[in-house]
Amino acid sequence: MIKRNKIKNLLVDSEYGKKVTVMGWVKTFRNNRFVALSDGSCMQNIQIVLDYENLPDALLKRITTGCSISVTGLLVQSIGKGQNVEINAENIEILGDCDAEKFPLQPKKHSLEFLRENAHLRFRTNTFNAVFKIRHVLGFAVHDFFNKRGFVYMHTPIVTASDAEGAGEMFKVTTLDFDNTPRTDTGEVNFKEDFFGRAANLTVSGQLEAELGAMALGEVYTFGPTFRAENSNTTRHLAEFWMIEPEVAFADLEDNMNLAEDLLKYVIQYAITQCGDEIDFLKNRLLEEEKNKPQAERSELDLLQKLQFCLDNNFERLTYTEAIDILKASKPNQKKQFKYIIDGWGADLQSEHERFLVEKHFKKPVILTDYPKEIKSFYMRQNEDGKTVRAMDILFPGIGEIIGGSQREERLDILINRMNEMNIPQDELYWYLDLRKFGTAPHAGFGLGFERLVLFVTGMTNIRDVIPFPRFPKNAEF
RNA sequence: UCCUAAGUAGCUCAGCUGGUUAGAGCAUCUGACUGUUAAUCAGAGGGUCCCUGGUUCGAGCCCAGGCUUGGGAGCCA
Repeated sequence: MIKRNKIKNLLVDSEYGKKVTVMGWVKTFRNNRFVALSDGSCMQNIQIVLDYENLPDALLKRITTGCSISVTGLLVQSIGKGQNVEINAENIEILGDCDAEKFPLQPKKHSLEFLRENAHLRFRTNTFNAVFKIRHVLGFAVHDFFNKRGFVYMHTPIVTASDAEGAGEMFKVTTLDFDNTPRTDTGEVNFKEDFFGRAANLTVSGQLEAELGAMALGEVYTFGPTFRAENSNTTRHLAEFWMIEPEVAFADLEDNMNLAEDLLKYVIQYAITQCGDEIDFLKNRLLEEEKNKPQAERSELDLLQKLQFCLDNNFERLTYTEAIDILKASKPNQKKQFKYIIDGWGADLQSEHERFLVEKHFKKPVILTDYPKEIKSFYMRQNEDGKTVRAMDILFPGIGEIIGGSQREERLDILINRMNEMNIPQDELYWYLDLRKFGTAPHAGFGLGFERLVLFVTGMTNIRDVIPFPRFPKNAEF
């Protein structure tokens, strides 16, 4: 194929008069003369100018919104307003026709719901071009951050046999014939005859395996798909999502918080630097959308200001107990405006409480630590008070919990006690306990929901719009 | 899973108290125009009113059940 010029480069090229070739998809075709062409290399289109009087009608008719073309012509300074350069076409080839009557996308604004139903085509829109470019850059920044710090990227298994992590409902993995399932003498499904010789699931977390890596390599992280079979229907849950889970040996909760805050700030800064156009586009999109809202509901900061604010301020760090005191004394609690009134210590915080702390009280990201052990996982390190564990949740405005983590319990006897109390079977996790028998050490880690990060940075509001092909209850299309 | 709102043309939506042949803008098609920026002007075509029952002389509209979607909650990252 002929070498093509990328539109991104041509738009800033001032070598007028040179012959160039571009290939892309037609966004609009105006006036029988002007084609707005996109090749995905940037958000902007390049304008192609056709000498329509000397082109066959049959060819012009085939230039429709969505079709793909190859154009060779001269790069020139534009006569019209709105763009600096354009291409005077000398030769046009239709690479792929696009029936205008059937193509769902029109040169107009579409609802996100409609585009979600057409997820195979939504990449063609400006909004999703921006979202998925930012997603890419954030993913790259995560690797860059950890690599610079000497972390080892560890691939933890996607298929796991341990059902003991308690992180949520799991998807079963099996090759058994549903119409003829092998049974044991007592009538239960006999997984001994299944592919792995035991019941297997898709992973809900790579943490336990990452701990194994950290206790030898020192600092590791995972970045992979994670599956939760919960019937959750919200704007911040997916059945299949990507999670980043660093695990660090010889680290306590303080180190863990520092690492998490550094990571978030690094990748947000990276996105601002690398995706200025994309963030700018999404910022304006949000401003446009907010014009329809009453003044009181509009954001105080635009998208870029919000991200910058996050970089410029330290995250507010406080304990669960301190948060409860603030909430107890808060106006919405006193006036009974909360759906769940805070009247004592020990209850889990509801979304409305987290939102109050982040969006009303502190007005910045918050790290809550030292939760009651009853509402947290078995592997979190117990404090001396016997009541709380060294957990941390990082709460972001509009997102809620973006990171959940803890210092891990490295003391074998205390860990076993806790597992007994919570009915966690020890035999299945013998390998996890072995870590505490053979050279145990303090260590800590956390899980960062990648899509929630992308939500925050793009300013999108539904998590289904920041992953190319969302998986959620009743939907596995594409 | 719970609460709540919605489902009408390709898209976004209107449709009165239940009453003739279900409308608009955009898109599409045809023609005109041709340096446009979501081009403009004129005309045309386009409907399983989400599905299944029910009430009624008559249902897009009322009732019951179901499906799907949006928003909120729970669960969580």
